[in-house]
Amino acid sequence: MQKAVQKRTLRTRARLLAASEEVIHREGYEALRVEEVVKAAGVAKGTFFAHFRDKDALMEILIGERLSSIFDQVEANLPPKTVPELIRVLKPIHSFMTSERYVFDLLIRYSGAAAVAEIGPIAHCFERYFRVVENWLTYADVRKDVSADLLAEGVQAFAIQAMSLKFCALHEAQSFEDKLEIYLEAWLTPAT
Amino acid sequence: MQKAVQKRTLRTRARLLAASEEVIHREGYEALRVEEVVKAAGVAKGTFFAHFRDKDALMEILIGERLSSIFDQVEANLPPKTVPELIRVLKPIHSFMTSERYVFDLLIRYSGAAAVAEIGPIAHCFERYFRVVENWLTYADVRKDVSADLLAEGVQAFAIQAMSLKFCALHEAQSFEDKLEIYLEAWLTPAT
DNA sequence: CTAGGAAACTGACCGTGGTCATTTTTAGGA
DNA sequence: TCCTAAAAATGACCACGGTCAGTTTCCTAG
Repeated sequence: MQKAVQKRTLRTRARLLAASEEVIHREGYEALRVEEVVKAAGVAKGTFFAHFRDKDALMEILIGERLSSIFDQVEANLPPKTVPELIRVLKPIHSFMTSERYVFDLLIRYSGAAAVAEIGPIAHCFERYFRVVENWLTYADVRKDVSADLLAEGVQAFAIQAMSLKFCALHEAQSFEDKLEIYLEAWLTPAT
Repeated sequence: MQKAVQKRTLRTRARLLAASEEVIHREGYEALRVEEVVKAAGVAKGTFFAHFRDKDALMEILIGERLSSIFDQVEANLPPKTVPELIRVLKPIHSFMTSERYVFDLLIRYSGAAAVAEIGPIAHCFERYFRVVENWLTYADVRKDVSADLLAEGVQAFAIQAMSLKFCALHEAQSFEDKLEIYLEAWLTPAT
Protein backbone atom coordinates (compact mmCIF):
# COMPACT_ATOMS: atom_id res chain seq x y z
CA MET A 1 0.00 0.00 0.00
CA GLN A 2 0.94 3.67 -0.31
CA LYS A 3 3.05 4.88 2.57
CA ALA A 4 0.61 7.13 4.44
CA VAL A 5 1.45 10.84 4.55
CA GLN A 6 2.26 11.90 8.06
CA LYS A 7 -0.15 14.24 9.83
CA ARG A 8 2.83 16.45 10.48
CA THR A 9 3.25 16.96 6.76
CA LEU A 10 -0.28 18.24 6.34
CA ARG A 11 0.08 20.51 9.33
CA THR A 12 3.31 22.03 8.03
CA ARG A 13 1.89 22.51 4.58
CA ALA A 14 -1.21 24.14 6.01
CA ARG A 15 0.94 26.47 8.11
CA LEU A 16 2.98 27.48 5.06
CA LEU A 17 -0.14 28.16 3.03
CA ALA A 18 -1.76 30.12 5.83
CA ALA A 19 1.38 32.18 6.37
CA SER A 20 1.60 32.89 2.64
CA GLU A 21 -1.99 33.99 2.45
CA GLU A 22 -1.47 36.25 5.39
CA VAL A 23 1.55 37.91 3.79
CA ILE A 24 -0.26 38.30 0.49
CA HIS A 25 -3.30 39.74 2.18
CA ARG A 26 -1.11 42.33 3.87
CA GLU A 27 1.30 43.20 1.07
CA GLY A 28 0.11 41.67 -2.21
CA TYR A 29 1.42 38.80 -4.30
CA GLU A 30 4.47 40.50 -5.67
CA ALA A 31 5.88 41.32 -2.24
CA LEU A 32 5.90 37.74 -1.01
CA ARG A 33 9.33 36.56 0.16
CA VAL A 34 10.01 32.94 0.93
CA GLU A 35 12.08 33.95 3.96
CA GLU A 36 9.16 35.88 5.37
CA VAL A 37 6.77 32.99 4.83
CA VAL A 38 8.96 30.39 6.54
CA LYS A 39 9.62 32.74 9.45
CA ALA A 40 5.92 33.31 9.90
CA ALA A 41 5.23 29.59 9.60
CA GLY A 42 8.02 28.74 12.01
CA VAL A 43 9.85 26.30 9.75
CA ALA A 44 13.22 26.23 8.02
CA LYS A 45 13.69 27.39 4.47
CA GLY A 46 14.48 23.92 3.22
CA THR A 47 11.11 22.75 4.43
CA PHE A 48 9.39 25.21 2.14
CA PHE A 49 11.05 23.64 -0.86
CA ALA A 50 10.21 20.16 0.34
CA HIS A 51 6.54 21.17 0.07
CA PHE A 52 6.63 23.32 -3.08
CA ARG A 53 8.92 22.81 -6.05
CA ASP A 54 9.69 26.52 -6.09
CA LYS A 55 8.15 29.84 -5.22
CA ASP A 56 6.14 29.86 -8.45
CA ALA A 57 4.55 26.55 -7.51
CA LEU A 58 3.20 28.08 -4.33
CA MET A 59 1.98 31.10 -6.25
CA GLU A 60 0.25 28.90 -8.77
CA ILE A 61 -1.65 27.18 -5.99
CA LEU A 62 -2.69 30.39 -4.26
CA ILE A 63 -3.59 32.28 -7.40
CA GLY A 64 -5.29 29.21 -8.85
CA GLU A 65 -7.43 28.79 -5.75
CA ARG A 66 -8.45 32.39 -5.71
CA LEU A 67 -9.29 32.34 -9.40
CA SER A 68 -11.20 29.14 -9.00
CA SER A 69 -13.42 30.60 -6.32
CA ILE A 70 -14.10 33.60 -8.53
CA PHE A 71 -15.16 31.20 -11.28
CA ASP A 72 -17.59 29.58 -8.87
CA GLN A 73 -19.28 32.92 -8.37
CA VAL A 74 -19.22 33.76 -12.05
CA GLU A 75 -20.79 30.47 -13.05
CA ALA A 76 -23.67 31.13 -10.69
CA ASN A 77 -24.83 33.89 -13.02
CA LEU A 78 -27.42 33.48 -15.72
CA PRO A 79 -25.73 32.76 -19.06
CA PRO A 80 -25.05 36.02 -20.89
CA LYS A 81 -26.67 36.44 -24.29
CA THR A 82 -24.91 39.49 -25.66
CA VAL A 83 -21.38 40.82 -25.79
CA PRO A 84 -21.87 43.51 -23.13
CA GLU A 85 -23.47 40.95 -20.86
CA LEU A 86 -20.61 38.54 -21.48
CA ILE A 87 -18.09 41.20 -20.53
CA ARG A 88 -20.03 42.17 -17.45
CA VAL A 89 -20.30 38.60 -16.24
CA LEU A 90 -16.60 37.89 -16.82
CA LYS A 91 -15.59 41.11 -15.13
CA PRO A 92 -14.56 39.65 -11.74
CA ILE A 93 -12.21 37.25 -13.50
CA HIS A 94 -10.58 39.89 -15.64
CA SER A 95 -10.32 42.24 -12.68
CA PHE A 96 -8.44 39.71 -10.63
CA MET A 97 -6.23 38.74 -13.53
CA THR A 98 -5.13 42.34 -13.95
CA SER A 99 -5.07 43.23 -10.28
CA GLU A 100 -1.27 43.05 -10.20
CA ARG A 101 1.20 42.98 -13.02
CA TYR A 102 2.96 40.14 -11.23
CA VAL A 103 -0.24 38.10 -11.17
CA PHE A 104 -0.93 38.67 -14.86
CA ASP A 105 2.59 37.67 -15.87
CA LEU A 106 2.45 34.53 -13.80
CA LEU A 107 -0.95 33.61 -15.20
CA ILE A 108 0.26 33.96 -18.75
CA ARG A 109 3.41 32.05 -18.02
CA TYR A 110 1.45 29.15 -16.58
CA SER A 111 -1.64 29.42 -18.76
CA GLY A 112 -0.58 26.50 -20.88
CA ALA A 113 0.81 24.27 -18.18
CA ALA A 114 4.38 24.97 -17.21
CA ALA A 115 6.88 23.91 -19.84
CA VAL A 116 7.56 20.94 -17.67
CA ALA A 117 5.30 18.02 -17.06
CA GLU A 118 1.75 18.01 -15.85
CA ILE A 119 -0.94 20.62 -16.01
CA GLY A 120 -1.32 22.86 -12.97
CA PRO A 121 -4.13 24.80 -11.28
CA ILE A 122 -3.70 27.87 -13.44
CA ALA A 123 -3.85 25.92 -16.67
CA HIS A 124 -7.01 24.30 -15.31
CA CYS A 125 -8.53 27.72 -14.77
CA PHE A 126 -7.79 28.70 -18.34
CA GLU A 127 -9.43 25.52 -19.51
CA ARG A 128 -12.39 26.32 -17.32
CA TYR A 129 -12.61 29.82 -18.81
CA PHE A 130 -12.70 28.27 -22.21
CA ARG A 131 -15.31 25.67 -21.31
CA VAL A 132 -17.60 28.13 -19.55
CA VAL A 133 -17.52 30.61 -22.40
CA GLU A 134 -18.07 27.84 -24.90
CA ASN A 135 -21.22 26.74 -23.10
CA TRP A 136 -22.53 30.25 -22.95
CA LEU A 137 -21.85 30.90 -26.58
CA THR A 138 -23.70 27.79 -27.66
CA TYR A 139 -26.94 29.47 -26.67
CA ALA A 140 -26.02 33.11 -27.12
CA ASP A 141 -26.92 35.40 -29.96
CA VAL A 142 -23.66 35.04 -31.86
CA ARG A 143 -22.44 33.91 -35.25
CA LYS A 144 -22.99 30.23 -35.91
CA ASP A 145 -20.77 29.75 -38.95
CA VAL A 146 -17.89 28.69 -36.72
CA SER A 147 -18.04 26.31 -33.79
CA ALA A 148 -18.66 27.50 -30.26
CA ASP A 149 -15.34 26.15 -29.10
CA LEU A 150 -13.43 28.12 -31.69
CA LEU A 151 -15.40 31.22 -30.72
CA ALA A 152 -14.51 30.60 -27.09
CA GLU A 153 -10.81 30.32 -27.88
CA GLY A 154 -11.09 33.62 -29.67
CA VAL A 155 -12.77 35.26 -26.71
CA GLN A 156 -9.89 34.12 -24.54
CA ALA A 157 -7.32 35.39 -27.01
CA PHE A 158 -8.99 38.79 -27.25
CA ALA A 159 -9.40 39.04 -23.50
CA ILE A 160 -5.69 38.42 -23.03
CA GLN A 161 -4.87 40.96 -25.71
CA ALA A 162 -7.09 43.55 -24.03
CA MET A 163 -5.59 42.79 -20.62
CA SER A 164 -2.05 43.16 -21.97
CA LEU A 165 -3.01 46.54 -23.28
CA LYS A 166 -4.03 47.53 -19.78
CA PHE A 167 -0.39 47.29 -18.75
CA CYS A 168 0.78 49.06 -21.86
CA ALA A 169 2.03 52.60 -21.78
CA LEU A 170 0.89 53.13 -25.36
CA HIS A 171 -2.80 52.37 -25.11
CA GLU A 172 -3.63 53.69 -21.70
CA ALA A 173 -6.22 56.03 -23.10
CA GLN A 174 -8.73 53.35 -24.00
CA SER A 175 -10.15 51.31 -21.16
CA PHE A 176 -9.83 47.56 -21.05
CA GLU A 177 -13.53 46.97 -21.32
CA ASP A 178 -14.14 49.32 -24.23
CA LYS A 179 -11.34 47.62 -26.08
CA LEU A 180 -12.65 44.15 -25.34
CA GLU A 181 -16.14 45.11 -26.43
CA ILE A 182 -14.88 46.29 -29.80
CA TYR A 183 -12.94 43.06 -30.25
CA LEU A 184 -15.78 40.80 -29.26
CA GLU A 185 -18.43 42.59 -31.30
CA ALA A 186 -16.28 42.05 -34.36
CA TRP A 187 -15.51 38.47 -33.47
CA LEU A 188 -18.92 37.28 -32.31
CA THR A 189 -21.46 39.26 -34.31
CA PRO A 190 -23.41 37.02 -36.66
CA ALA A 191 -22.47 37.37 -40.27
CA THR A 192 -25.47 38.90 -41.95
CA MET B 1 25.56 72.41 -24.79
CA GLN B 2 25.12 68.72 -24.10
CA LYS B 3 28.06 67.20 -22.34
CA ALA B 4 29.47 64.93 -25.03
CA VAL B 5 29.44 61.20 -24.33
CA GLN B 6 32.96 59.99 -23.88
CA LYS B 7 34.36 57.70 -26.55
CA ARG B 8 35.20 55.29 -23.78
CA THR B 9 31.50 54.91 -23.04
CA LEU B 10 30.67 53.84 -26.55
CA ARG B 11 33.58 51.46 -26.62
CA THR B 12 32.57 49.81 -23.35
CA ARG B 13 28.98 49.51 -24.41
CA ALA B 14 29.99 48.00 -27.70
CA ARG B 15 32.20 45.51 -25.92
CA LEU B 16 29.36 44.50 -23.62
CA LEU B 17 26.97 44.03 -26.51
CA ALA B 18 29.51 42.06 -28.51
CA ALA B 19 30.29 39.84 -25.55
CA SER B 20 26.58 39.24 -24.96
CA GLU B 21 25.96 38.33 -28.56
CA GLU B 22 28.85 35.95 -28.46
CA VAL B 23 27.51 34.21 -25.36
CA ILE B 24 24.01 34.00 -26.81
CA HIS B 25 25.31 32.66 -30.07
CA ARG B 26 27.13 29.91 -28.20
CA GLU B 27 24.57 29.03 -25.55
CA GLY B 28 21.26 30.72 -26.30
CA TYR B 29 19.43 33.59 -24.63
CA GLU B 30 18.32 31.78 -21.51
CA ALA B 31 21.85 30.79 -20.54
CA LEU B 32 23.23 34.32 -20.51
CA ARG B 33 24.84 35.29 -17.19
CA VAL B 34 25.83 38.85 -16.43
CA GLU B 35 29.02 37.64 -14.75
CA GLU B 36 30.02 35.81 -17.88
CA VAL B 37 29.34 38.82 -20.07
CA VAL B 38 31.37 41.23 -17.97
CA LYS B 39 34.24 38.79 -17.73
CA ALA B 40 34.26 38.37 -21.50
CA ALA B 41 34.04 42.12 -21.99
CA GLY B 42 36.78 42.75 -19.44
CA VAL B 43 34.82 45.16 -17.24
CA ALA B 44 33.45 45.12 -13.72
CA LYS B 45 29.92 44.06 -12.93
CA GLY B 46 28.90 47.52 -11.83
CA THR B 47 29.80 48.83 -15.26
CA PHE B 48 27.23 46.56 -16.83
CA PHE B 49 24.50 48.15 -14.77
CA ALA B 50 25.72 51.60 -15.58
CA HIS B 51 25.04 50.78 -19.23
CA PHE B 52 21.82 48.76 -18.90
CA ARG B 53 19.13 49.24 -16.28
CA ASP B 54 19.02 45.51 -15.67
CA LYS B 55 19.59 42.23 -17.44
CA ASP B 56 16.17 42.42 -19.08
CA ALA B 57 17.05 45.76 -20.61
CA LEU B 58 20.01 44.20 -22.38
CA MET B 59 17.85 41.30 -23.52
CA GLU B 60 15.25 43.68 -24.84
CA ILE B 61 17.88 45.39 -26.96
CA LEU B 62 19.35 42.18 -28.33
CA ILE B 63 16.05 40.44 -28.97
CA GLY B 64 14.56 43.64 -30.35
CA GLU B 65 17.43 44.05 -32.79
CA ARG B 66 17.19 40.50 -33.97
CA LEU B 67 13.45 40.72 -34.39
CA SER B 68 13.77 43.99 -36.20
CA SER B 69 16.13 42.54 -38.75
CA ILE B 70 13.73 39.67 -39.32
CA PHE B 71 10.99 42.21 -39.95
CA ASP B 72 13.19 43.85 -42.56
CA GLN B 73 13.36 40.58 -44.45
CA VAL B 74 9.67 39.88 -44.02
CA GLU B 75 8.66 43.27 -45.31
CA ALA B 76 10.66 42.68 -48.46
CA ASN B 77 8.08 40.05 -49.51
CA LEU B 78 5.14 40.71 -51.74
CA PRO B 79 2.06 41.47 -49.67
CA PRO B 80 0.16 38.24 -48.92
CA LYS B 81 -3.40 38.05 -50.16
CA THR B 82 -4.72 34.97 -48.41
CA VAL B 83 -4.53 33.46 -44.96
CA PRO B 84 -2.06 30.70 -45.83
CA GLU B 85 0.14 33.25 -47.56
CA LEU B 86 -0.06 35.54 -44.56
CA ILE B 87 1.04 32.74 -42.28
CA ARG B 88 3.84 31.75 -44.59
CA VAL B 89 5.16 35.26 -44.83
CA LEU B 90 5.03 35.81 -41.06
CA LYS B 91 6.68 32.50 -40.37
CA PRO B 92 10.22 33.77 -39.68
CA ILE B 93 8.84 36.12 -37.06
CA HIS B 94 6.79 33.49 -35.31
CA SER B 95 9.65 31.02 -35.48
CA PHE B 96 12.00 33.37 -33.73
CA MET B 97 9.39 34.35 -31.17
CA THR B 98 8.96 30.73 -30.19
CA SER B 99 12.57 29.68 -30.57
CA GLU B 100 13.06 29.67 -26.81
CA ARG B 101 10.54 29.74 -24.04
CA TYR B 102 12.64 32.43 -22.36
CA VAL B 103 12.43 34.61 -25.46
CA PHE B 104 8.67 34.20 -25.77
CA ASP B 105 8.09 35.07 -22.12
CA LEU B 106 10.26 38.14 -22.35
CA LEU B 107 8.55 39.27 -25.53
CA ILE B 108 5.14 38.99 -23.94
CA ARG B 109 6.28 40.74 -20.83
CA TYR B 110 7.61 43.68 -22.81
CA SER B 111 5.11 43.63 -25.65
CA GLY B 112 3.25 46.57 -24.22
CA ALA B 113 6.17 48.64 -23.04
CA ALA B 114 7.50 47.73 -19.65
CA ALA B 115 5.20 48.77 -16.84
CA VAL B 116 7.56 51.65 -16.30
CA ALA B 117 8.02 54.64 -18.48
CA GLU B 118 8.81 54.75 -22.13
CA ILE B 119 8.27 52.25 -24.87
CA GLY B 120 11.18 49.94 -25.67
CA PRO B 121 12.46 48.08 -28.73
CA ILE B 122 10.22 45.06 -28.21
CA ALA B 123 7.08 47.13 -27.92
CA HIS B 124 8.17 48.86 -31.13
CA CYS B 125 8.38 45.49 -32.83
CA PHE B 126 4.88 44.62 -31.74
CA GLU B 127 3.69 47.92 -33.12
CA ARG B 128 5.50 47.18 -36.33
CA TYR B 129 3.86 43.76 -36.53
CA PHE B 130 0.53 45.45 -36.19
CA ARG B 131 1.26 48.12 -38.76
CA VAL B 132 2.64 45.71 -41.33
CA VAL B 133 -0.29 43.34 -41.04
CA GLU B 134 -2.70 46.23 -41.19
CA ASN B 135 -1.21 47.40 -44.47
CA TRP B 136 -1.35 43.96 -45.96
CA LEU B 137 -4.92 43.43 -44.89
CA THR B 138 -6.05 46.65 -46.46
CA TYR B 139 -5.49 45.09 -49.87
CA ALA B 140 -6.02 41.43 -49.06
CA ASP B 141 -9.04 39.31 -49.74
CA VAL B 142 -10.56 39.60 -46.26
CA ARG B 143 -13.74 40.81 -44.63
CA LYS B 144 -14.29 44.52 -44.96
CA ASP B 145 -17.04 45.03 -42.42
CA VAL B 146 -14.46 45.84 -39.75
CA SER B 147 -11.47 48.11 -40.12
CA ALA B 148 -8.07 46.80 -41.19
CA ASP B 149 -6.49 47.96 -37.95
CA LEU B 150 -8.95 46.00 -35.87
CA LEU B 151 -8.35 42.96 -38.06
CA ALA B 152 -4.63 43.39 -37.54
CA GLU B 153 -4.99 43.53 -33.77
CA GLY B 154 -6.94 40.32 -33.98
CA VAL B 155 -4.26 38.63 -36.05
CA GLN B 156 -1.74 39.55 -33.38
CA ALA B 157 -3.98 38.25 -30.60
CA PHE B 158 -4.54 34.96 -32.39
CA ALA B 159 -0.87 34.57 -33.22
CA ILE B 160 0.02 35.01 -29.56
CA GLN B 161 -2.66 32.53 -28.57
CA ALA B 162 -1.36 29.98 -31.05
CA MET B 163 2.23 30.53 -29.92
CA SER B 164 1.27 30.05 -26.27
CA LEU B 165 -0.28 26.76 -27.22
CA LYS B 166 3.04 25.70 -28.66
CA PHE B 167 4.47 25.74 -25.16
CA CYS B 168 1.45 24.03 -23.71
CA ALA B 169 1.52 20.43 -22.64
CA LEU B 170 -2.18 20.09 -23.41
CA HIS B 171 -2.30 21.03 -27.06
CA GLU B 172 0.92 19.61 -28.32
CA ALA B 173 -0.89 17.44 -30.84
CA GLN B 174 -1.93 20.28 -33.10
CA SER B 175 0.81 22.28 -34.75
CA PHE B 176 1.15 26.00 -34.29
CA GLU B 177 0.50 26.78 -37.90
CA ASP B 178 -2.57 24.59 -38.28
CA LYS B 179 -4.04 26.22 -35.22
CA LEU B 180 -3.29 29.71 -36.46
CA GLU B 181 -4.80 28.97 -39.85
CA ILE B 182 -8.05 27.86 -38.26
CA TYR B 183 -8.14 31.01 -36.15
CA LEU B 184 -7.38 33.35 -38.99
CA GLU B 185 -9.77 31.78 -41.47
CA ALA B 186 -12.55 32.33 -38.96
CA TRP B 187 -11.41 35.84 -38.15
CA LEU B 188 -10.59 37.14 -41.60
CA THR B 189 -12.92 35.36 -44.00
CA PRO B 190 -15.36 37.78 -45.59
CA ALA B 191 -18.88 37.56 -44.25
CA THR B 192 -20.95 36.29 -47.09
C1' DC C 1 8.01 -1.54 24.32
C1' DT C 2 11.80 -1.26 21.33
C1' DA C 3 14.60 -0.99 17.17
C1' DG C 4 15.50 0.78 12.94
C1' DG C 5 14.33 2.49 8.53
C1' DA C 6 11.86 6.02 6.18
C1' DA C 7 9.94 10.51 6.01
C1' DA C 8 10.29 15.20 7.42
C1' DC C 9 12.98 18.96 8.79
C1' DT C 10 17.15 21.92 9.33
C1' DG C 11 20.25 25.70 8.27
C1' DA C 12 24.67 26.71 6.34
C1' DC C 13 25.77 27.41 1.81
C1' DC C 14 25.53 28.65 -3.21
C1' DG C 15 24.38 31.22 -7.68
C1' DT C 16 23.03 35.16 -9.63
C1' DG C 17 21.01 39.74 -10.27
C1' DG C 18 21.60 44.17 -8.61
C1' DT C 19 23.70 48.42 -5.48
C1' DC C 20 26.75 52.06 -4.10
C1' DA C 21 30.70 54.42 -1.82
C1' DT C 22 35.09 54.96 -3.59
C1' DT C 23 38.67 55.36 -7.15
C1' DT C 24 40.20 56.22 -11.85
C1' DT C 25 39.85 58.44 -16.23
C1' DT C 26 38.57 61.99 -19.26
C1' DA C 27 38.30 66.50 -21.32
C1' DG C 28 38.73 71.21 -21.72
C1' DG C 29 39.85 75.87 -19.72
C1' DA C 30 43.72 78.56 -17.79
C1' DT D 1 51.17 71.48 -19.58
C1' DC D 2 48.60 71.33 -15.47
C1' DC D 3 44.30 71.48 -12.74
C1' DT D 4 39.75 70.14 -11.67
C1' DA D 5 34.99 68.79 -11.95
C1' DA D 6 32.20 65.58 -14.02
C1' DA D 7 31.77 61.03 -16.09
C1' DA D 8 32.94 56.32 -15.99
C1' DA D 9 34.51 52.23 -13.86
C1' DT D 10 35.31 49.34 -9.84
C1' DG D 11 34.45 45.46 -6.71
C1' DA D 12 32.95 44.39 -2.16
C1' DC D 13 28.55 43.83 -0.67
C1' DC D 14 23.45 42.70 -0.37
C1' DA D 15 18.89 40.24 -1.36
C1' DC D 16 16.66 36.42 -2.41
C1' DG D 17 15.57 31.93 -4.50
C1' DG D 18 17.09 27.46 -4.25
C1' DT D 19 20.21 23.04 -2.61
C1' DC D 20 21.77 19.25 0.15
C1' DA D 21 24.35 16.60 3.65
C1' DG D 22 23.27 15.90 8.13
C1' DT D 23 19.76 15.57 12.15
C1' DT D 24 15.34 14.75 14.21
C1' DT D 25 10.80 12.75 14.32
C1' DC D 26 7.51 9.32 13.16
C1' DC D 27 5.70 4.80 12.32
C1' DT D 28 5.48 0.01 12.40
C1' DA D 29 7.26 -4.85 12.51
C1' DG D 30 8.76 -7.92 15.91
